[in-house]
Amino acid sequence: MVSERGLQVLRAIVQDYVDTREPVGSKAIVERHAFGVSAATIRNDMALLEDEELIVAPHTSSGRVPTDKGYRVFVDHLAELRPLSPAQRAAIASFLDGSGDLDDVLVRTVRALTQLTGQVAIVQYPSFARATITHVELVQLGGGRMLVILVTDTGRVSQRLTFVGEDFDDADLAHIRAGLGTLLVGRPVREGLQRIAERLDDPDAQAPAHERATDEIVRAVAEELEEFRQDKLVMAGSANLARRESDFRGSIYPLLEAIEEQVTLLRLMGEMVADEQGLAASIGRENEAFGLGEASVVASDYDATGSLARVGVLGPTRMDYPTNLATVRAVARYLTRMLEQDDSSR
Amino acid sequence: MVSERGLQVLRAIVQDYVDTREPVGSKAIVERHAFGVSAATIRNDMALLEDEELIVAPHTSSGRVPTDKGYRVFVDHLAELRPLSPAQRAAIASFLDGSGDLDDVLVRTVRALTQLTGQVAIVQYPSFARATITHVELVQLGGGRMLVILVTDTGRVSQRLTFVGEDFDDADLAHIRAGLGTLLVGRPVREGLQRIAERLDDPDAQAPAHERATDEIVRAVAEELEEFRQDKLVMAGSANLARRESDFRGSIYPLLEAIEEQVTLLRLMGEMVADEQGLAASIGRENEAFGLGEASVVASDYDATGSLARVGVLGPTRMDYPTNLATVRAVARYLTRMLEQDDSSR
DNA sequence: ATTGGCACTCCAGTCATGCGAGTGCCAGCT
DNA sequence: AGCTGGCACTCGCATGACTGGAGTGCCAAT
Repeated sequence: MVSERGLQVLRAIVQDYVDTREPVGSKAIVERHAFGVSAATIRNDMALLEDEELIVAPHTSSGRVPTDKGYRVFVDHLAELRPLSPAQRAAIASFLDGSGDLDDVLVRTVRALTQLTGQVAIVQYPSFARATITHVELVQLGGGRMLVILVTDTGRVSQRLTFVGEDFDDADLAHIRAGLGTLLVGRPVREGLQRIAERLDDPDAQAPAHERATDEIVRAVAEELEEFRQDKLVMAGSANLARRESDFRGSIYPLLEAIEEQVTLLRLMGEMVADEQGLAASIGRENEAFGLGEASVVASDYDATGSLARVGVLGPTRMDYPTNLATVRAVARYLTRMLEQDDSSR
Repeated sequence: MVSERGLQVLRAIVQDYVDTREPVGSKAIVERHAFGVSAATIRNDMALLEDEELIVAPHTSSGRVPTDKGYRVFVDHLAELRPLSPAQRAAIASFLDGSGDLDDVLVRTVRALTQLTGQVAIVQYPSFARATITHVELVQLGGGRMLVILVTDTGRVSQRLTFVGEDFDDADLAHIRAGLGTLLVGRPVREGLQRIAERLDDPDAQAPAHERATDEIVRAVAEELEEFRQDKLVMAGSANLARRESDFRGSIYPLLEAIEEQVTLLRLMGEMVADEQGLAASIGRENEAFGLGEASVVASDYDATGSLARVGVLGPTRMDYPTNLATVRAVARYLTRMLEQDDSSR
């Protein structure tokens, strides 16, 4: 069984190893931390920690390095979030204040996070599946081209250009628009998709006069809604992986690929389990299923007007968890406040 | 003076070095290429090539490696574009066929290019500065929110949400819309920006009733046009840099940073000088001013309905220029055809 | 339970050595 | 004049032996 002091030794090892990136020995610990016991005592504790597979010695006779399990215990039981300095808080504010629409806010958020942590920053779009459609707008561009515009209550605006093959007169257009409006406005995206599907399947619903053209419009709306349903990520700071390359045993290729693919990271972010504070960490081998066995993700929930999403950082397993957890939480809170405020002012 | 055969030796060295990534010696050349002379003769030629600084020996007694200048001569005078295989042509077609709007076409283009070349693929958006504005649309979302939509003849649609503080009745809205229409429709983006600026400076032009609100709309239009003026890039395949990392002497950090920044690559792509075929290459140290002294860019012009832009790949100086040049050219031609066809069908 | 001491292990750096690839140069040949 | 074979020479690189140092595990003593 690992004693209380043993856990403190684990903490010291994690801290020093993250700091120095060198395996840490018993002597170094008594020098850097005031344990009040001798190196031999620390060695006994370390032997126990090694039995529990919380630390490991790379070579028979070298200092110890935390295992992934060791990091997990550290994060869950030993890490005290390091509060941000006033300068750091000011930095978040100056990055985010004065931003415009949702896209802009999220881009600024990842920039701030990557700047503060020196890691890759990731933010999930708020899930639009639960968002409500507030506007459907059709704009004719002439030559049979039609612009379909959807707006949700979360402030997302999306437009799609489609070729319907004919130009409508104002009355017909108003009629189609009204039809789509009753079908969709006030409905959540998910329900809207369902209704659209029914509409496409039901032969009676077709207005025979413009059958092909309206079908084309409905299809464009469906595609657009489908895109809403898919979650999206915004990222920044992938170059930081190259700076920290030596922290990854293998190549950073799979990491860059995951960043480019997005879908892997989306699943990973989605599956992480948050604690009661909304914070979550996924460490090293826990990510092996995603091909990211040498990386860690630290994330925090944030609240976009009722729809929960996550913001976090991706970096090497050997990262500064206390700082990153605190920074991610601070940014998430600021982001939540921004989005609330944004919403009430408009 | 370098003889004709000397140049062929240079070509052999470039080819073999790109192939094997090992310095190539005189013996290897006579073995792999049918020069019909002995190794000693090749050695004499190599000594001349070294005098001209076209090749260099990493160590006193090792094979030779092309210098950046050597690559330049190779690309300008010695490289014969390697024609694409039917399978490769089919791959381009299957990537690009069935694509939708401009964004979609460009995304598919970079995917195809990165797939075919294994490098980072880059495509410039067609310059919208010369594009003509065909539609200005205003959509009220209620709560004082207004959606401003601009459409150009190149098929780009852009929308922006702005808070105007009040809701207009239909007549007022139509009036404002008509005013913007006469100001902008049929004008190139550049000219539109100018007219907007004049409009904002001219105190007489303000409709006093809705002064603040219309100003807000005009300002949103101006911001949107400004964004049009800025060129943009679409990229894919940045993970490939990690795969080819050993080809870069230093870190790939500056490269990833340039990819994230975009602005550096935009300038670089813009400043490259194309030959009469629309092909351009910028090699190694020629890119030093951009912080990319160990990378090369190969690009080809393509024609987006009259507005010229570029598509290309970024990779290590030691890249397969004949293949990449040919692939970039093929993709550029296909892209040009797609955009033409697209335009006429709509 | 903690400690000092001690033997042991293993990494990392240094040096000497040998091998092989490749060059430069020269004398001779066509 | 150009090409060739031959030969001495230079390095890079891999190998192996040796050493110093850091760190451990264990044990007897406190």
